[in-house]
Amino acid sequence: MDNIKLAELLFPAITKTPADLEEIYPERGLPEGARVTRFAPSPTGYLHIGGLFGALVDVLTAKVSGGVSYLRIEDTDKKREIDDGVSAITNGLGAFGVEFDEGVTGFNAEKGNYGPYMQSKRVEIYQTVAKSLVEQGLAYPCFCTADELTALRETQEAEGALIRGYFGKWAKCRSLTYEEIEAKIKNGEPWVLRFRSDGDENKRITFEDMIRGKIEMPENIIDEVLLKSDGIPTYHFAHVCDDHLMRTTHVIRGEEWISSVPKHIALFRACGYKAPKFAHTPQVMKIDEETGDKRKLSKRKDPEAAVSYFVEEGFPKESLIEYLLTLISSGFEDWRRANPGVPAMEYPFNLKKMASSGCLFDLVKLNDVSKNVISVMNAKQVYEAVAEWAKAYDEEFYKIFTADSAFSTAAVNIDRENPKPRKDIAKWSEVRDYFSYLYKELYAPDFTLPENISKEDAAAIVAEYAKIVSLEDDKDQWFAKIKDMCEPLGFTPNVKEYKKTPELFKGHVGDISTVIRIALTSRRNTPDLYSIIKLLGADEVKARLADALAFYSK
RNA sequence: GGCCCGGUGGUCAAGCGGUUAAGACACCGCCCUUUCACGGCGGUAACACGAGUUCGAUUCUCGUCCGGGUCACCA
Repeated sequence: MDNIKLAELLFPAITKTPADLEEIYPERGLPEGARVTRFAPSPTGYLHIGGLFGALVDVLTAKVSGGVSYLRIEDTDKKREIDDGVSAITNGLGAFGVEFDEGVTGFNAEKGNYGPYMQSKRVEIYQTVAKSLVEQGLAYPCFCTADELTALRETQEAEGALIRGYFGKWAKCRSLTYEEIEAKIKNGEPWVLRFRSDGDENKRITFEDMIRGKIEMPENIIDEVLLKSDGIPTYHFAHVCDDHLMRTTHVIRGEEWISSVPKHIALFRACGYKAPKFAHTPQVMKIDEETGDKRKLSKRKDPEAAVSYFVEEGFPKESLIEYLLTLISSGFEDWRRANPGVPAMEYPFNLKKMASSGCLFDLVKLNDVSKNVISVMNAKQVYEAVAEWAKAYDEEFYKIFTADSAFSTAAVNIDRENPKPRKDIAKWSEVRDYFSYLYKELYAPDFTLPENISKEDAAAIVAEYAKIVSLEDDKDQWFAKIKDMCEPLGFTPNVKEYKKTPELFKGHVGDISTVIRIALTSRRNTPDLYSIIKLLGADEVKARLADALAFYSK
């Protein structure tokens, strides 16, 4: 068989050689130790949590080493691709502030010298390498149809073959003559290009995974498809060409790829490329509500797997990043405690400190992380973030909230900007309910009392308070007046005293405050009442007290 | 089924042959306190199982079990 002639028959349009590619994409000349990483999703849907997780690891790994991270789009499967897939990825990444040094930046946009970064635009590159492989006898065309392949699989299954796939005696197109191939091509039969594996099923191959350590597996013996019948490469072949030509030093990807590493190593060798280092990250899982089993997060079944879910719920972007970092690296929480306020992306990440077992995504923990993130924001930041979120996801609340920005900023500032800020809010969508009593459009009076307080006492408390309330008081005066109300009404201002001898009193100052709080806000629990009264203003305070009094007097 | 990865409290996890087996979230209790939150203190709760190796195994080896992944002209 004349391989040169065959290569020419298969790829008549290809004129470049692998050597040309080496020139076009030279080594990067980065300092020793600098790592080049890539995030390489396919545009098949929204960006999901596992994707963000991986992207973070890529960016951090490059950053810590003074290297380069880039975004490559693996759009080699036109069947699964969706229209705005690329935007979904870049927007999703952008929403959380994850930025790559080079690669695709948006729809039809990219930066960097190793592009194009969309695999669909690199077909000539793959075919150049493929042609060279054919010339060396390392690849051959295969004309087997889908039906034939299915039949082959079924036969292997029926025979209980331990190794299944297109190889050895099963690979009937391996031994086609030039004349046969030429005839089939002239006849218009579609073909794929297969790798001619020289693997030995009895040999084993080992490689060092950056996260898991040494992994040993049987050598690849499968004649894997390199180019599909439309001339577009499979993942495996594109991965090998791109990561070599883009000079990736560390391939970081999900653990579902571990089992194809032998295949990849064989391909790197066949192409004459040095294989990069591999790091296979654990997967993000969840508990399936129906079965109770732990399983990989799925795009289809788990709406919260979509990164957009967190945007819609109004989690600050820092919250998700911080939470993901606690999953990604066990040392992160300690580092965060020691370095409050430092941007998360400056965390000295280390691949070796990554756990290797799959982890469950924990919304409860995310909430806690987010509360901490929000608690250290100042009032202005919170106001702006809430406004921005509401504008997109709750137009009605947006109007209410932004009608008086000074008022809302003050509201949001209650018990904030101090050393022990409240931690009530985990996401912006909670703000509407959290502050509903402050806005007349949202306020729904409900004067229901706790069981230990009678309607009559409540009426007396509200009536008395209405007499003495003054917005001119400072906080101490204000509360002193409330304490003074206690004894005439049969309550005690001294909580300890009450606990010692509860039978002597109707209740304590806390009960008085509770009644006032309910009368004013229809809530049993609120942040600092004094601040709320100041915000409400004298007229509103009086009106609400009157309403409550009327209710209790009935 | 073959091959591969993984298995420390409910969750995320330190741990690298000798520890009272860290810490965080969640939960419970107490303190602080006008409510709630914050904060402080304390508590419940874990090395999947069985063999080895060893003076000694959570740590090393093997087996079992369980969970996950992969066996496409999908990535």
